[in-house]
Amino acid sequence: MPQPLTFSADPTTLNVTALKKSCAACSMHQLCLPMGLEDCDINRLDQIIGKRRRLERDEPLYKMNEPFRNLYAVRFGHFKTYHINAAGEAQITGFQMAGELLGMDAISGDRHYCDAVALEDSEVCEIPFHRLEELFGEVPALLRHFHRIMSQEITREQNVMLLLGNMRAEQRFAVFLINLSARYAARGYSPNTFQLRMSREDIGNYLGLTIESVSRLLSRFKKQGWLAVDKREVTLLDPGKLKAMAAGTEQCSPMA
Amino acid sequence: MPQPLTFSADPTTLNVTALKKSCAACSMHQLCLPMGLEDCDINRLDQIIGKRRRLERDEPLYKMNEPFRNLYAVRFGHFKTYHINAAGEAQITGFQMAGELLGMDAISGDRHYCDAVALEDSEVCEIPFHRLEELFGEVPALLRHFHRIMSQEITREQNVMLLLGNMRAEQRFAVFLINLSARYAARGYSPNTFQLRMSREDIGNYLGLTIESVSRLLSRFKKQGWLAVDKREVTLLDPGKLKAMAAGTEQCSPMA
DNA sequence: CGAGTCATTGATACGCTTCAACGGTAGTGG
DNA sequence: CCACTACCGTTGAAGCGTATCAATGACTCG
Repeated sequence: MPQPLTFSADPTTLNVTALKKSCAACSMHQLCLPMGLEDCDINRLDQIIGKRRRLERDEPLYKMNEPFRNLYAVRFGHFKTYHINAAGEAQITGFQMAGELLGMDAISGDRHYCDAVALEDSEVCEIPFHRLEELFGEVPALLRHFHRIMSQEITREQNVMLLLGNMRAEQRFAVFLINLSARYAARGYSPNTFQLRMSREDIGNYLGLTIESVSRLLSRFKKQGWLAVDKREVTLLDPGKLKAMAAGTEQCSPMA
Repeated sequence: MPQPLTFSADPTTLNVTALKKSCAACSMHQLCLPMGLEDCDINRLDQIIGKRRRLERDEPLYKMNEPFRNLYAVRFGHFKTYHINAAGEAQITGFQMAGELLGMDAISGDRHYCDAVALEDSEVCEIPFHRLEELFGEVPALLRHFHRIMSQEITREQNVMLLLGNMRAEQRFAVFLINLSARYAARGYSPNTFQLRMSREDIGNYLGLTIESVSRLLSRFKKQGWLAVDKREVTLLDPGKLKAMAAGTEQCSPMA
């Protein structure tokens, strides 16, 4: 874990402070928790943010039923969150990328409610929740934004319910691609070419499909000329058609 | 709409105050927003709670895209929330009963994100959100509980994702029944006999099934002797089997 | 190079939907 | 009180979409 320690002040607080850096300097601060805060409030947030934590591919960030202490903001990399049911099958509930917050489902039960795993080498900021709660009383703008983030998580999940509840496979997959595209665009990356950080199996699991179905859908969209695939790199060649399919206004011949 | 106005004080504030009563006196206060608050804090909450509002069956509480002003706590009755997609099809995202909070998905966008409709004659408390936010700074216990409620909504939706993503029809329906049963039990009602407040169509929509499938499942469970149905009244005759099926450890012969 | 993982493609099976007909119940008006 | 109607729910038959099973190919890593 090569952490560049530029200076070390008080050795007793080294663990907590050495790896800490400023939210203001973070490239994600426009999307993340400090969004819209005044500089002085960002500084106050900085003071409670815990250490940064690096994770390798497949390394768990937290596991279900672990006591809840921190929220985590993704600095770079990607994560997946999933539940394991009684039968040992997993259901992926989300994929998280830079600037997004993990762990909010743990607040209600004081324990993590799902597993979170890094999909590639990644880094997160630890946000001690009890300190964040203290800060809420002093920085109303932070509290308001936190509520928005939680609410956004609720609407995101409602969209997934929509997807799983009444979309057919091709529409689900189009929604998935368009959603990724929009999120990369919001982060300044190309909306039309990106790497899938997750396996086909993960995609299928998330979308309520099998890996074979995902593979067939990719082939079908390829044949339609809507996208190109090279391993995990996807290029959207006709985003309009994909958006139309995501919206449900376009259909695709079962086997063209 | 017969609103029982027992007394009228200041005509200018009649709308807001006439129907207001105390949270402490509400039978739902152990489940609802004031849960766990000290008496003095409940009083402060009382002071910001808006008027109570009665709704008839099928009357909308709010519609998608309406500006967001209030959260709503169900006092009695039942509601459903649903999205309408581009093709005009609905997807029900939840059924709410007494003590549950509606509208949290509207916080992030300042507009309601779905429609909410009464399933029967019902009553809600209006909770002006901006006043609630003001109170958060003064009553930390209230804020903490609010976060738990939002987090609980997130976990609830994750459970629905699980249900829609990798359960078969019979398991979905068992989960649905057991969930209703538990919620009625928590409210002091019989866990084994209750009225379905929603139509078969609503159930099917929520579970990602057709009305015919729901009807067939009811018949199947009836034949197995696991429950009895009379119109919308359901009696769970073998809750153990249903729980096992909900957990995925029990299967049911396709046509027994 | 071999083992293992991940992805693709084809053939078949099955669960649920769709389509259709019918029955029951509630509401309405004569 | 009984038609009449509309809506909701049930049941059966057929079709479709996706899962399952199976084989093969492509790439990665030791």
